[in-house]
Amino acid sequence: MSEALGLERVRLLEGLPRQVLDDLRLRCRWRRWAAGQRIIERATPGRDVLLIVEGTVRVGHVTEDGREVTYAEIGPGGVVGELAAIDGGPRSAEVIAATDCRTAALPAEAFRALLLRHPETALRLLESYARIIRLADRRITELSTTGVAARLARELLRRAQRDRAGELAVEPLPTQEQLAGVVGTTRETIGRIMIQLTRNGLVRRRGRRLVLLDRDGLLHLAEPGSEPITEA
Amino acid sequence: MSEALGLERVRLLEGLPRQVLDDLRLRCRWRRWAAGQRIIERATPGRDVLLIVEGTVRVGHVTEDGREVTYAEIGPGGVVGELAAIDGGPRSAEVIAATDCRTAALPAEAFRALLLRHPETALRLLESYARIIRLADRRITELSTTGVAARLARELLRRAQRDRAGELAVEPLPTQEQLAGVVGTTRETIGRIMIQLTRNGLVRRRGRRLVLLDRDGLLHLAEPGSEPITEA
DNA sequence: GCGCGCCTGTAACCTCCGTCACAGCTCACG
DNA sequence: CGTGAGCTGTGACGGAGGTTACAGGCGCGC
Repeated sequence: MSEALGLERVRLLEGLPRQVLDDLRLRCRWRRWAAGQRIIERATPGRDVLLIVEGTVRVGHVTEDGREVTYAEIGPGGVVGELAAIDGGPRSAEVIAATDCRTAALPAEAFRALLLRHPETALRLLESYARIIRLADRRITELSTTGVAARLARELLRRAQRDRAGELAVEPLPTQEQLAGVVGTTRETIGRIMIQLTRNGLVRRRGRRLVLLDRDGLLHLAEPGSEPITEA
Repeated sequence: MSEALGLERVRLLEGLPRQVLDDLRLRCRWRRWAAGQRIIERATPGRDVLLIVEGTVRVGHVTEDGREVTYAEIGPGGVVGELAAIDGGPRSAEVIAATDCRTAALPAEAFRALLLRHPETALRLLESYARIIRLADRRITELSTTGVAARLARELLRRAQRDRAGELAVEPLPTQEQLAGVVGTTRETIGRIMIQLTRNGLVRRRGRRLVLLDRDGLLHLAEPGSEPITEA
């Protein structure tokens, strides 16, 4: 069974002895999901921890009036749904498959037992939480103190990677709607700003690939108190 | 030494055997702080974990252009500064004494050793992080989808407690500036909304005590998509 | 190769809220 | 019981960005 190999990819479980992994495997329920499927529904009582073996999921929240907010995107090797397992609370966010996914569901009790029996794993989890909390705090600060243009510029810089041609690019470029969810604004506003960035020669779009032409310009935009974008 | 009694108050350490506490005590550096003093400075290399034995601190961030954002207020029995101890990163927030405080500083290594040796304590910490992450996510959602009035109404409802007279009140009422830091806006805007709330009979202020007269009205305001505040 | 859905561009409008600039309070402390 | 520092009230003003409403494009599937 090829599935048996999946758990090795989960970063949280790295370093655990083989036999512990084997034991966990027995307790998991495996499942596949198609892109777009809802994996976890908010305000629901489930407690399972989901280990993401293949694919990427989006963790977020849809408000009553239909606006979507994205908290995080989690790729293969990641874990979602542990909050409920840890504190026994209800699901506080939605988890949606961003691509086709394969997951292993571990019951809360098994997860807690694992943490108690293997403190190094608990510490790993604490480390990842430290990162999450830092990111969340930064995002709160950005939302309360900077404008949309600065937030978008930062998000693009964060996602950009240098490719072998030496270009700094975001690829695949999320849709404007998705960026809006991450940056905390509307699709239209993202669109408007993208156009300004393009006109001013800061970026260039080719299909689902966005090249950042002027890193310094974007960095400048990202600073609080920087000038609003000028007309082309 | 009365200080020796302090650590018992720290919630994270509850349940640890006496001798472990005694050992921790030996490793701590005790200190007092006056209200307003800066206890931890952002972007600084310190790694100590601070156990708050007396007083309350405010965790937040001051942006380059001088705006203040408050992430959390932590009272006696709480812990701050553990992020850096856990992941070795720099201080990501400022910690300021909101009142006179007494703290015990525990070196990062001792803290990590504690977590490894006492997994129940690590799990407690994970539980508190679960709560923090949930709160942060909610705040991100609120900041990106609701207006200031709704955010303030929620904040007031969260802080309110029923007193023996049966009144729902926030006491002591933070200054408008502090509320602005928590809610993500400016002092003036808080002031204006407070006046509207008062005029419309939703709240009444007496010095540093704010009585919430109309809980349902505030709840309604707190909903996204609710009407803006009407003129009196 | 032809549609049909999902994306993206564009425009007009209007409101919330940040900014700046003071005046008036209040209360703690000398 | 005065006095000043830190709070709070208020007003004018402008701009960022949310809203609504389409038109056009692009790519995927049939």
